[in-house]
Amino acid sequence: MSLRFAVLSLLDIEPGSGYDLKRRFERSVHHFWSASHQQMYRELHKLHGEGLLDCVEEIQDGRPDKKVYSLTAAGRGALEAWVAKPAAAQKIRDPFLIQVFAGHHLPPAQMRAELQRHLSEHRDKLATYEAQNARFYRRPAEQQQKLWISHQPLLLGIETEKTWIRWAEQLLARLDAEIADRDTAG
Amino acid sequence: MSLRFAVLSLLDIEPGSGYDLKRRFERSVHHFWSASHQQMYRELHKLHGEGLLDCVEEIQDGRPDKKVYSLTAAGRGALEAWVAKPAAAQKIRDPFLIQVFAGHHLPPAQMRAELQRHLSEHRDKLATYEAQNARFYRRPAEQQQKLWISHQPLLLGIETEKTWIRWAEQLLARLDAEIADRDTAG
DNA sequence: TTACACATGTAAAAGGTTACATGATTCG
DNA sequence: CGAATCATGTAACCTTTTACATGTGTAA
Repeated sequence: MSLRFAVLSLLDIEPGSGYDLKRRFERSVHHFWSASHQQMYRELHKLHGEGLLDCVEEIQDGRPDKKVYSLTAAGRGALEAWVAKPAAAQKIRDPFLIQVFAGHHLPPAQMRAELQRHLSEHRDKLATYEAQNARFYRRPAEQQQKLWISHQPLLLGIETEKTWIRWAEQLLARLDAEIADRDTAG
Repeated sequence: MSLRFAVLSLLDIEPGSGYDLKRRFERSVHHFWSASHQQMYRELHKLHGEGLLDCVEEIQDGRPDKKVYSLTAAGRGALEAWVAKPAAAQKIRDPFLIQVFAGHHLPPAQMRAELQRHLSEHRDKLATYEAQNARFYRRPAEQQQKLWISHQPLLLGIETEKTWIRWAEQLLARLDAEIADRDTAG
């Protein structure tokens, strides 16, 4: 149910094709929603079928033609109605944390390596989000004012990544102590 | 794929029925995984069918009988093999943040009410996690030492909730300023 | 006597992932 | 010459949610 409103929200800001949308998901809303291109295309067809989107075929040269979708009045209505309704809480499902939970089955050195890998991914993520944030603050003041609330999820994304990184760094230190202990004991 | 290993991890600590498992998910791993009872029963049947779980019917009086599942040697092997493999990164999908992202469609006062509702849910969650954390530190020292790594996801859960609450409080303050501005201007 | 906790399931629908399929252009 | 980007799609599969279904014991 939520995917369609993520799509409508993005097309409400600016019309685009399935391909555009997929990239915009990755670039701008990836910290709170993700979807594959197949999901986009399916959702766009459905929304178009229900009269919530208009579709204009745009001929490009040097590139494949694309279908540019934009909200109809009904689409805007549906989005506004949805925004006013209470949203469900996030459901967290993190495979890596299951792994940590069952971590006693793994030698500390191997656990450490896995953690290190995830840590560097999270650092990359944080850097991406901070670049996005910087881009926002380079926009004209009136745009910043107009879009301030849309910008809030990114701020949460940044803080969440920082929290993750702090947690992982502490865990890493503890694993190192564990490994050192083993070496001394063995 | 991950649900089955969450189930195996829990049954590895202590055998139990589908019903038990559902409650243990809610009580002990809810900060990184959730599943309904239907998912449990289906997964238990599958795991049993694949020879990864043993099943013993336990007759109870005053209560319906229950099927108690425990890991077989193959089950333990599968869990160990899985733990050693790299885990996929978490995919975040938070409906409320879509709502915030499209928040300009909503009057600030209404946005504020929604945020307040989510905020109090997150405060409850944090209280639950902190109670769980306190319970952990009341266990005997040897158990704390043995289970320390399984306890780490909870620490992340606590920090993540605190981060969320801080973010929401700042947003709340900003919305209040916005509402005050409107009142003064109107 | 009503509601909640215990206990286990089936079935259908919705949502999401993975693999396959095509074909042009651009960059190294 | 090979890889990446642009652009759209089908099909099969897996996972998750929601609704339905049943029945006992206990506490307010």
